[in-house]
Amino acid sequence: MGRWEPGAGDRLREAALALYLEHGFDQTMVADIADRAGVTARTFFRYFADKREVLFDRAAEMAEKSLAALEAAPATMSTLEVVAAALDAAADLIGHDRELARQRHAVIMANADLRERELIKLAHMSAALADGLRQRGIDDTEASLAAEAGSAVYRVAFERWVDADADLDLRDAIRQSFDQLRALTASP
Amino acid sequence: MGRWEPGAGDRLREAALALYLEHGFDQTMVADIADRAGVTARTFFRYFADKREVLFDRAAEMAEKSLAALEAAPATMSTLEVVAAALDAAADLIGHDRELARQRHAVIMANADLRERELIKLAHMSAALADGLRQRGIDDTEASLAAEAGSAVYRVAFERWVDADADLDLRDAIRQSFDQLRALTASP
DNA sequence: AGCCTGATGTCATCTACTGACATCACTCTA
DNA sequence: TAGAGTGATGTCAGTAGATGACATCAGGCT
Repeated sequence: MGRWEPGAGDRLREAALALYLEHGFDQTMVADIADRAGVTARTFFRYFADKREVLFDRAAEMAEKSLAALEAAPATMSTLEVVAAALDAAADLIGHDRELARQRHAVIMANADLRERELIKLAHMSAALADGLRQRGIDDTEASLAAEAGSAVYRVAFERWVDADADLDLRDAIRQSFDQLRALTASP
Repeated sequence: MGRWEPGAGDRLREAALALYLEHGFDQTMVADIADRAGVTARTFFRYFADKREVLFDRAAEMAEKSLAALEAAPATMSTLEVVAAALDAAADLIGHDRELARQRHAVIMANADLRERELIKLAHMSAALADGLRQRGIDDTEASLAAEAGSAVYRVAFERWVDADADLDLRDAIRQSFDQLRALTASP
């Protein structure tokens, strides 16, 4: 056994979510989170770049997984199908625990600064997917548009999924939103 | 003549952009901006909610104008045409001064916090447009998707416009991106 | 002349965040 | 096995963004 309990990062993540849920993001101080996790505020900032990032550092993993899925997609797929495959991979990561997703989403939606951070994470993923598409030889603007459209589809689908009363599969929600986008853009 | 020079807000906006350009956002302190504008830092925060907002408070105007255009669009237009009309109105506001747009864009792209703020402003506009579409009786998810797709089109078109070597009309760039999105979603 | 108002300044304070340095259980090596 | 090295953490001091409370004062109103 080490000098300190291991897993400080996880403890900080859990403590932060709980406190943000209970008292709100603004009312929670970094020192509170650190106390609850049994470390000091200085340690918090060694694990997370800022007070918001504690809710988002797992997003990098999601971006990697979906990029990997994009790169693994067969060359015969259309651009949009490739993007859909990438989003499916992302959905697999979070689609299993809707309660956690709901809590996290509630916290984020309740605070403008957190919404900002969420948006830039999605934008980052979108940019990564666009790069991946370009690697496949897809035209520059088309790659950006496809990735951005995919990001929009994901946002809308996620919102619908997390707010849904009944059970709904995130992948299904994404697929439905894709179809709806196709229908939308089909009529001039 | 009053006790103070009028137009403190405009002076602060100009001073901030100039200093952010010259030294970068992080290296610029609010006190510097205030000094240059001939006021104190406290006054800065009376005009702008935070250090970033000084670059973005005009965005509300853009959202209003484009929403107005959306509401004024004839009922015969398709959903996507309505969104395109709204974006045209937004483009009219900033499409005339590409040099200013370029400077502002350079400053924003150089800093992650500013990119975040930009994204939430666009998200706000997108949400407003989606609401406007719902008022027209358009289905909930379809409204969100159309607005998000429009936002994506705008982002991509703006980027292309602001980086373009030759003269390019922002409205044209938007229209081209819309066409490209249609082509993209036409193939399954 | 005296009062009111609104924009600004001044001051105190909080809190996020950072750099520099100290500490100490654990590990590796001579 | 003693001693050096390592890495995660604590401690402390400091910067800067942001906010509340109160003071100031030119210009307008009565």
